[in-house]
Amino acid sequence: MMDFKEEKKVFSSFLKGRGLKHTAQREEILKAFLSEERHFTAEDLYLLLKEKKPAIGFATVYRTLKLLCEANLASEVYLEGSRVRYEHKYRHEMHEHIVCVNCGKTIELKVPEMESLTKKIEKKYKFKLTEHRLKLFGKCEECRRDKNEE
Amino acid sequence: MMDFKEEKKVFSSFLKGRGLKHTAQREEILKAFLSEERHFTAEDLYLLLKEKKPAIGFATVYRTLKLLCEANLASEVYLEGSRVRYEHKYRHEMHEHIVCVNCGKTIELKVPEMESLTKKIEKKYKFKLTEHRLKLFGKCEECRRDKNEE
DNA sequence: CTCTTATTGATATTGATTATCAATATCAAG
DNA sequence: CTTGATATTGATAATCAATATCAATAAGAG
Ligand SMILES: [Mn+2]
Ligand SMILES: [Mn+2]
Ligand SMILES: [Zn+2]
Ligand SMILES: [Zn+2]
Repeated sequence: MMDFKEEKKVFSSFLKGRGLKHTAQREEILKAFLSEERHFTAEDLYLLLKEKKPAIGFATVYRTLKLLCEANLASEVYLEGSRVRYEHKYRHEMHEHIVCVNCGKTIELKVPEMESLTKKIEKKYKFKLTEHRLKLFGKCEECRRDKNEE
Repeated sequence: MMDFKEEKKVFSSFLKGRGLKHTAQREEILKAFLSEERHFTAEDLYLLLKEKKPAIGFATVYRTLKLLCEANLASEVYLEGSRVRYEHKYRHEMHEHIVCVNCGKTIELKVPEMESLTKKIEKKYKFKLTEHRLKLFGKCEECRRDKNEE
């Protein structure tokens, strides 16, 4: 089990910088967040935390995930379904997602071409771009094999 | 004012093919949909239609927009905010969107490089891709000029 | 330790969309 | 043109995720 020293420090300074308090709940939520590698929802995290001794409120999970995003430790990600998911941001490289429309499997991928592409677009459309989201949909290898479809 | 003969025919055959009925409401909603060029929400369309004589129910607008999507006349688009928007699909080319994070302006853009890029990704990640969505965020020219920021 | 202020968590509320259902309209068949 | 089976409508209730409210509690500066 990792100790997440750096991330804890980032969060602490973030809280201090904003005049916010360091609480047991925030600590627990941060640890649970960092220990979970998937793209999970607030509810997923809430259910994980519920098993611990002092159950943490749902609202607090939502609130804290929002703080983690502001602290640049987490980012929201919109994949399947209608609920927001979260992923690690600190020390994680930019990436895109492919979602299998059949089994829901989501994989992360680097698309090095995106950088030059967004540069080109900036110039052509006179926008100063700050962010982009590329999401790809299709069928993964296994799902195609299983169904003998192509 | 255009007559949208082709689109009406597409919708008619779609309805017939599914054993659905041709109603005055569906006709009105189709016309309103086709006359509106922006990326609008179900509510936008509902408000437009409300001004007409027999006010059409909100639920019917939602239901019919869903049908228009299934008929390939419309497609859903997720831009600003939490509500789904709709755009024309029939006889409209594939395109991406840039959203100005300052003024909300949304522009459509062709990105010809996307095709070869997705082909490459297909091969590398062994997915059979069927769709992609690229959304870009930044500041438009006017907004940067106004604020003397860069 | 004390006091101000932030935080928590139960719960109510919101906002968007979908489901329900009785009344009504459509349309194929006669 | 009727008829009758079936689809549609629209008012409204329900759902779902997320946020706001608020009284009780905890943090932490001084
Ligand atoms: Mn990811
Ligand atoms: Mn568009
Ligand atoms: Zn799959
Ligand atoms: Zn702008």
